[in-house]
Amino acid sequence: MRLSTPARYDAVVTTPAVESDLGWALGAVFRGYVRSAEKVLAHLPGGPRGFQVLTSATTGEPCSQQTLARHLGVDKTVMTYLIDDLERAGLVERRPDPTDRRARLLSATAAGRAHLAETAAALRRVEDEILAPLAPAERDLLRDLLRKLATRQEPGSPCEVASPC
Amino acid sequence: MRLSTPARYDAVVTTPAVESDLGWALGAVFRGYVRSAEKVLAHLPGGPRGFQVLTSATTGEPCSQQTLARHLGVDKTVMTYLIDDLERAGLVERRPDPTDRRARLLSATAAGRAHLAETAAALRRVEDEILAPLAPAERDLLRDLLRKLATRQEPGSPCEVASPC
DNA sequence: TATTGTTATACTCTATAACTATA
DNA sequence: TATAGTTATAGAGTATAACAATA
Repeated sequence: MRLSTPARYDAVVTTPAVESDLGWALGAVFRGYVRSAEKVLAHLPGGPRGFQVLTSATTGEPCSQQTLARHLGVDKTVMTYLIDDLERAGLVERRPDPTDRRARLLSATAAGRAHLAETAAALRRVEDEILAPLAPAERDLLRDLLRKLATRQEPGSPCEVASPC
Repeated sequence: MRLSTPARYDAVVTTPAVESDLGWALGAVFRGYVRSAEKVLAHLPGGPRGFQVLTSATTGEPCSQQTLARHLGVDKTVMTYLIDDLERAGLVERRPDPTDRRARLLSATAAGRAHLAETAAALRRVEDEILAPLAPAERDLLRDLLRKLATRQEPGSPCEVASPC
């Protein structure tokens, strides 16, 4: 009679439901975000990550593909394809790095910046939809907490990671 | 002279850095989680999602594969493969649903519950590592906020989604 | 010798379609 | 007719390896 009850006890007491698993919650929210974002980013090559590349190419100093790849968490070969598509669409351009002729600096074109301004506004609305179940103060809090963790996972801004660019 | 300055102005003022993009932060944290979790879950078929299936199979009432698939955000065909592997490892078992002979109810074996108890503890430590940059109160807050959003994305517990099981 | 970027290739993951058995 | 589950197949996405140019 001690064979079944400890197992039941164990199942009830020490094993929490999947809802308390951080991985489940992160995955569910992330999937929901991607699903909603892709509607808005349908016409931007690369979807959410194309958007992130375009944002990085517009903001701050131009930086190398490799540095950007590390910051966005993609392989350098994936970054090549991603930029190929964005460049074909006339949204970004590769320029030789004057200080290192192996590297290429990425920068947004005027068309790219215009496109970004539009999609950024639309995406911000999508983000608000995703965060709708939270109170306004909670939304800002969640953004801050995630950003704090993300910058720890992917330290530094694009150009602080490796070399200044 | 109005050709270049408005663009610069636009770039600086209206386009925020990628760090303020919710998608970037979510992606970075999620990737960091998966990377860390996979070390702990190396010997569990299916990795993080195998863990979630095993957790669901242990917690609460047994539920159908389809219901569980929806709750975990995977395709029903993927769920088949996932359960195949877990069943081969002797961690879960499929039982016919007495009320619907098409469906199969998933439940964990004793070995599965034992395995879950170990990995759950290890995974909880991984979660704490991921959340290390945050203060204790912030960690609980982030968990709550993400869970709140996740349950909105994937409404209900496994057995509340479609039919009671 | 190490690194940036590219290309080709292979691999993994996921979704689609077709099917069986039930409802 | 619609649904649960399975299987086979195709597709997308990703990583690996080899290479040229440069440091």
